[in-house]
Amino acid sequence: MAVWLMKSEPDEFSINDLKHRQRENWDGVRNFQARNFMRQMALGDTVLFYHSSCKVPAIVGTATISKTAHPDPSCWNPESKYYDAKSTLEQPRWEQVELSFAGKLKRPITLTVLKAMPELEGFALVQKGSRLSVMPVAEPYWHTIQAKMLFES
DNA sequence: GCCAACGTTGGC
DNA sequence: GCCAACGTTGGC
Repeated sequence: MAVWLMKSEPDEFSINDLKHRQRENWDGVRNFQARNFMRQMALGDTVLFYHSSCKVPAIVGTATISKTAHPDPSCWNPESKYYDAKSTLEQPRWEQVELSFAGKLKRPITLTVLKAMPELEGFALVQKGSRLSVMPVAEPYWHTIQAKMLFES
């Protein structure tokens, strides 16, 4: 089972939104590297839910992959802010996965804390200039992060 | 295929 | 709100 990290701006879609809705299609990814990672996701994979572009950037919860990569319909919708004129029905270009809520952390693991952990050196999230919104979490990093996680009951 | 210009991300 | 870093686009 693989582990991934996905970023979301809490103003747009937060861990609480996912908790309330239980399932959500992760649409709007418009970066090829991020898309390619989504294509590698398998059913049941774990996702670390990360809040970005906010006061306290942090890992705030977990989800599981409940549907593997399939075309993201927002790329065909001219009304959508994610519309992509280069996407066609034959070649959608963009894909989404479906996430299912797994848990919310009692205490978010902040980016500041993550950066201070020497075991995470090399992890894309804490690397300077890294802007990837979807990234794999290699086993040793997952192990380290998992040890810090405490879930709400 | 190079690379300058532009747009976006996201921490601070 | 600033700006560094990065990705994408498009002219050549």
